[in-house]
Amino acid sequence: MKITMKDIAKEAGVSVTTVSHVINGTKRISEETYTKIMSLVEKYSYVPNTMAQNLRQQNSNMAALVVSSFPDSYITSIVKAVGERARDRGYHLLFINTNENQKDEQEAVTLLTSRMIDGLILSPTTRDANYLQPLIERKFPIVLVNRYDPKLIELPWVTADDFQAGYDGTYHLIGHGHRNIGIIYNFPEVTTTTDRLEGYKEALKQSGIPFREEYLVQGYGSIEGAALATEKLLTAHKEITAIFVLSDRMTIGTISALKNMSKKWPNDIALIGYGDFEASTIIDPPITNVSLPPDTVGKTAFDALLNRIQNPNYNKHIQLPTSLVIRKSCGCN
Amino acid sequence: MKITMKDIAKEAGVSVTTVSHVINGTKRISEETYTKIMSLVEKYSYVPNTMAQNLRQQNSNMAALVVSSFPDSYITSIVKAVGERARDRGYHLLFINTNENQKDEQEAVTLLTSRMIDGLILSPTTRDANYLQPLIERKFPIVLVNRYDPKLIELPWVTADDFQAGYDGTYHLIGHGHRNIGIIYNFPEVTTTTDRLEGYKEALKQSGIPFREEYLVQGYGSIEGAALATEKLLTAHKEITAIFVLSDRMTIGTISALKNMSKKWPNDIALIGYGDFEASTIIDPPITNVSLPPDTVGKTAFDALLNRIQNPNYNKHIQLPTSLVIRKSCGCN
DNA sequence: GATACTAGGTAAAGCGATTAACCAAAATAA
DNA sequence: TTATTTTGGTTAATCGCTTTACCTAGTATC
Repeated sequence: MKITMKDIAKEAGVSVTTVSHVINGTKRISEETYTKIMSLVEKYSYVPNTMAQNLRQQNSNMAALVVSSFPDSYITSIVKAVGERARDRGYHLLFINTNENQKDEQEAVTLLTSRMIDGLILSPTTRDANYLQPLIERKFPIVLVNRYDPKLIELPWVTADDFQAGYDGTYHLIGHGHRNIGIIYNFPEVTTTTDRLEGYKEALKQSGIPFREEYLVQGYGSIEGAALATEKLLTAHKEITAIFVLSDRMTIGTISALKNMSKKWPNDIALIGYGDFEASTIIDPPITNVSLPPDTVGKTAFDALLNRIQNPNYNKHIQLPTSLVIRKSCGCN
Repeated sequence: MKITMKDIAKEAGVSVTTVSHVINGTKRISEETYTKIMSLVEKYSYVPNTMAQNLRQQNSNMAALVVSSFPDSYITSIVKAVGERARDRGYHLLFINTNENQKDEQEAVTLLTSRMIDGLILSPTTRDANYLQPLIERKFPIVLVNRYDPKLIELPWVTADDFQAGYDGTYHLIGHGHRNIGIIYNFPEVTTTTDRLEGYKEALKQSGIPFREEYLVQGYGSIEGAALATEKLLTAHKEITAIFVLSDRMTIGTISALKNMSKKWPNDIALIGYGDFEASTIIDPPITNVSLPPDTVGKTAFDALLNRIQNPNYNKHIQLPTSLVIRKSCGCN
């Protein structure tokens, strides 16, 4: 049925050691035995059992990426980038999506880190990342990406400079004369929200605009959630003239709500999104975004993981600068 | 450093057998030893080595999904759905993206199928799926999804009824009076292209419209590729009045090209896409799509895999019916 | 009081590889 | 000719767990 080294060895009339050496090229082998074994390998299309190899060798050349906000198009692009970089570095990348579900995340991480992989890139739900503590103590290589957790300062992370992102978007809107700027965020406890909000507040403060809690609405990261949030926000606060949507998927929902309410952007409501989703340019008028190439994030994260694998004390906290991609939705042009 | 059962056993003063029994609940154990061992497990946050378990037990409760056209939003949704269904069924789902690269795909499949996982769901590049032959002979559980390969008839698959999809989209356009209908496809050798094209041809034939090879342009599955293809198509063939884009990501490219060329849809060019991508509704005018809930595809595919795992001879070929989601881009309303 | 269970535990084999240590025969060196 | 390498291979330990078979002492049965 399933063919093992032993079978090959028996049929070839040699020891498994020899077979192993042939396959791995770890020893000088006579031409004769070499071809004999290789032809058997071919014949049975034998492939070594990865589990056994990993068990014995205590490493796997596999890394994993665990993410909860999938399929956000920004995350999706990060996934792709991490995968590519992993391949370039000779690693296999396993990806797991946990749907913003803390329990699933924990399960996935536990599974993977129980010696399946050499390292983990994690975009945590951060509702409670305490379960990571034992892994940290054990020095299991982990890098946080996109979202981080300030309590897990021992871990390296790669994120956008979300404070700056929030600041820049807000500042830009203020520059266009907006003083009542609504925010649609996905979840209150993730740094991609909190940091951007801090930036938002700072920009308001510097312009002497009072911060109003009521302008912040949760969109739950979904299109429908954002649509609902947008509607709620705009009906409750007619004075709002601009909306800053903190994640790309939700921007679709917000736009959809605006259309429903027959509000035009940028004239009725100026709009800035985050993350430069692919449809940004073909929406009419096209959407201005605060953006950071997800490609950069992904590649940087994987390299950070490699660093952490090689040096368990590596724990740089990388915050990549974002930029404002100006299109028409914010009122420019 | 890394703590094993042996360590726990030693410190508890019992055999590893006992530890195993405690952890797995496979035998009656005295209250006393039970708590002693559990407290040590807790103390060291011990987690069994998955590799060793899998090796010993000859199964892993893990399945994998290998896909090449990522991050197409349609595939992305399938990925999500498969993951959810896997979780519901007590499996862990590993996802690997191979970027339309045959070699990467083969590598990934080889890795995974060398006893890492219990089953595989594959959306193949189908440039050459011969490498699957040994796996098929070995009866390794594989299910094809989205794309299939007619040569691999022994394998079960779950796809859209792509012939019907091509037919329906085309038929609808013809119904609106279009006779010169351009097609943007991603890759010529995948069934999602070939079958849809067959449907397209059939619809033309039934309406007595001659098929013209020149109306078919390759968009390489990318936004840029589709934009280029669209431009080429429309400048070469001014008589074209409708375009059917065969995959969602490319629709963005086509729209972008239309905007560049200052062509309005549906008046200058009627438009039908495939797959109902999330921004369809907020584009103005909104996009008509031939669609099939990716959720259904994903869940069906995983269930098929489960069937195949339980019964190595299960090889149903499931083609799920698509439907036409009519919005304004095709000229309706 | 002999017999039969039961409770609680252990020893040891095995999953499928890798690898250090060893070895005999042939080849080379001195 | 004797000593030393080299060649091509083998033996056996090991990775960390599961599981079958076996054991002993205490309980129940009659």
